Amino acid sequence: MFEELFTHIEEKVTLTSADKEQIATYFLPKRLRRRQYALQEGDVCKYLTFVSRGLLKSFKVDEKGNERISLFAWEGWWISDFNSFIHQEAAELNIDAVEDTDLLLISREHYDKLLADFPIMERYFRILYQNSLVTKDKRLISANGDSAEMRYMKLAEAMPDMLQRIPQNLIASYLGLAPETLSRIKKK
Amino acid sequence: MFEELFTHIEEKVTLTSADKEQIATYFLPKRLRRRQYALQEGDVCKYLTFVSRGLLKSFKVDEKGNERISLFAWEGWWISDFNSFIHQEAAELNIDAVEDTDLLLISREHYDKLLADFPIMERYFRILYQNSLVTKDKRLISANGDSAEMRYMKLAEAMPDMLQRIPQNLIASYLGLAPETLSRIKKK
DNA sequence: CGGATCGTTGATCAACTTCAACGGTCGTGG
DNA sequence: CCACGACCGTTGAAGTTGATCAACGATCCG
Repeated sequence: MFEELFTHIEEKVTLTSADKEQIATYFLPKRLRRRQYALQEGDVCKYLTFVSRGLLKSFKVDEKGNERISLFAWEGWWISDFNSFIHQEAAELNIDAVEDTDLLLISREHYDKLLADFPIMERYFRILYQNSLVTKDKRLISANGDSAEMRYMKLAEAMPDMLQRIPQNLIASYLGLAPETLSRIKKK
Repeated sequence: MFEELFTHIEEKVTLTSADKEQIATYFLPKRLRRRQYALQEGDVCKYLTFVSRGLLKSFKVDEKGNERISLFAWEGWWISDFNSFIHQEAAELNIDAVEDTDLLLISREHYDKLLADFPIMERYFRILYQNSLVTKDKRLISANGDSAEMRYMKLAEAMPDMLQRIPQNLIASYLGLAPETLSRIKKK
């Protein structure tokens, strides 16, 4: 369960095995079945979540009742309603399991403690967020002006594995498209 | 020149005056005239940039020759082509001055050194990026599915000062809209 | 004064959504 | 074990939103 986590952390910083033993104690393992919620709109997002197995999606429900997916997270990804987690306000996002999933949860309190106790983790998260900003920037530019077809092609280029694993209607939502539009694009 | 920087940093972490004196030496002041480039597409982004006075925009030029603006940065904001800065690859973005501007530049080398020498700055940037992710997430969700009018209204809500300061055609580009469309929206 | 820049307005057009219907596949309960 | 319903992708037709093209007025600045 923790193997995935430390593998991922050690891609960015190095930890002693004493560190790892300690750090593991800050996390709470949890298992979700397909379709089960990790977070519901309106609740406070209590945990920052690391996915060690499986697949989650975060989404917002719009006025018309459509899910609008903002992120998928599978093995090695972190997910949460960041705004809610940081400020401990009501969440705007929902997060649920697309597949049966194993998670490692860290509470806001433990997160703060982790960062205070292990400067190396401060560094880890700084690097994680830094990288995250790069990819979000690209998505944002693409969303703001690329055609539907272009958006799909860029995604296929950047994350080919995602298309393998995730149902097409969810991909459409992630790209901000109607499922029918994506279907027509793929015909070419 | 540095006052703005330290004010901004001390909103998130506390520094001793000895720290400040030291930290200032990692930065290079620079002044830009209106329309002058801070970064051109194809060059490597050598500096992470803090704006102490004035206004910059970052943008990409698309196939049709239109500027597509991804970010504005004024007093108290950081800006760069992050991807280029971190990986020292050719930049995809352009950054130029919308107004006469005073900058503080930090090179990749000094940035690494700063983070290594001052753990508190590791923390500062972690928090900065963390906050940045929250706002980018919101923009991304809005870009992926909100109507033009909704996008404008959310912006007016979130950053009213931006509308005061920045010409309307640049706002349109930032929102991913044609200038004509934004003009029509505002008529209501 | 003359040119550049910016916002506005009208008319047309293209891209994408919406609505509706259909076929295939999978899982579950009778 | 089969049948039914749920879910998913596909296709067609019609409708909407926003982009594009073109022209014009206002303002600012050299």
